[in-house]
Amino acid sequence: MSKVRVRFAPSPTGYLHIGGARTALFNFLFARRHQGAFILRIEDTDTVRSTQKSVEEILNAMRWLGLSWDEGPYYQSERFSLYQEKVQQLLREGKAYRCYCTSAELDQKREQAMAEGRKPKYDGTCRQCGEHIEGKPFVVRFRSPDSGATTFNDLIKGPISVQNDELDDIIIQRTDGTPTYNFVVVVDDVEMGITHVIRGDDHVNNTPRQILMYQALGAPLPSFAHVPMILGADKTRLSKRHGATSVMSYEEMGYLPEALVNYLVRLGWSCGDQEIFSMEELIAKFSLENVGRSAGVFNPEKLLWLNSHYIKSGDPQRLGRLLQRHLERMGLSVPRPENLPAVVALFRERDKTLEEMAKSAAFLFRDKPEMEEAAEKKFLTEANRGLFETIIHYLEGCEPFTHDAVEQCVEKIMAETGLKMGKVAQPIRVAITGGTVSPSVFEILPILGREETLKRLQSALALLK
RNA sequence: GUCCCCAUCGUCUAGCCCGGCCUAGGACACCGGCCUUUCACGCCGGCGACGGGGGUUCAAAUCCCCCUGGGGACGCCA
Repeated sequence: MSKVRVRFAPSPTGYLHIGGARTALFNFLFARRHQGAFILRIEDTDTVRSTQKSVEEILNAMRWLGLSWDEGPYYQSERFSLYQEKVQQLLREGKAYRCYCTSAELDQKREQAMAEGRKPKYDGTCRQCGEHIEGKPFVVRFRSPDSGATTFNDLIKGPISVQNDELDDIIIQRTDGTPTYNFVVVVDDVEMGITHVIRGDDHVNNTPRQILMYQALGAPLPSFAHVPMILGADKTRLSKRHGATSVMSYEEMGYLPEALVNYLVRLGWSCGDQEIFSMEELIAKFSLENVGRSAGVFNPEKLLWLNSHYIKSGDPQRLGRLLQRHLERMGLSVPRPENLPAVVALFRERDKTLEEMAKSAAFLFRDKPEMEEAAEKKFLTEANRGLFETIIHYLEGCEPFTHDAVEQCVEKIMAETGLKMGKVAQPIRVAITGGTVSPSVFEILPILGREETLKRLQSALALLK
């Protein structure tokens, strides 16, 4: 059996989005699963809309997700001579022809056909006129058969068949001499020895005409696998209207790449009842047979759940480094990064994203807590003055300043004041964090240190009303 | 409009290919309880689906047909 070769072929007209990422992921997993090659090809034949910046962004997102490629990136814009050669070949063999219709004429015909309820397909005006009109601009069209049917067996959807008379004589070379997508994709897939074309559902309709071109080129057919679309909550194609669609925006929002990968792979693929997969497991278990046939709705809640799972179970050292980035993006400095794993340990059970964690932990990195008005009003009251003085008194003598020692201290305060835990802990929490929500005070006080703790309690004393 | 594809809880899905084990399983979300120094986590329980109609069969979520619904494609974009 020949070696599996698959490719991901994004067009660099924007960032890598969720749908593209899943297609890339499926290709990657399929390649790894079969010890094949994963090839990256940049489809930039549209020289007007393609940008190098988009290429960089896409590569970055791929790296972030851990989708490493074995070959490329190849740029189609650097292969124009190859395509032109192939166009000439088809022209010579009569499998393609020059078309002198202008785009204005075509637009008009298309519109009219639609209005009359006909399929808006090219009417074949230039099909027969074989002569070369000197000086007049032309496009090159692929001559597709007007009878018979083209059938292929999609690895995901099963047999798909289209009548050839449904197929247009599509343009394969523009007036300016540049080739178009449906042609270059075939030339390159042939040239690069692609064995399996795994791509989005939206290409199903292109497949029959591409098959015709494989045949015209005398090339063997690859297998095709069309993965279903990803929809938004309203069941229309996922777009910005449904929220963030850029892969890297999830990084910014504090998501872990393994969470996105895990989410994306389960959107459309399954392995019994299993929900959590490491990349290694995915490589071992992924198969196209278990990819579903119907479109799926992107569910941010489930992604969030997976993210919280990976935050809870991830390596604190690594999470600490990532947390640092988010803290710094908030404008906070981290003087002692070596404490970050301990900070992660404090918050990993309660925060679902690194962004949330950075916000929750921010009080540790500020000079003084940002007071929430409601919390201040409720707990920093004149009536609590005595309590705060007692707290300060005991904490000053708390030695060492550890979880257990602080806990013992608080117990003494409870005994002396006759207050319950909640009545003692909440005022401390507000004074220290500025809010009513945080990890255990026994945990946060030692992290903050005695000096800073007392400083904040003293400041609170000054705020009592 | 034409063509292609799809159809199990609100959502992702298992089961469907090789009909009976399905009074349809899991997960997210939601609701209730427990735990508790706040908020979470966690644990326990609950709600909740085979789109409709015809067949085939002793038996259909599973096979066939129609309808309906949804998505996609119809570019000198990819």
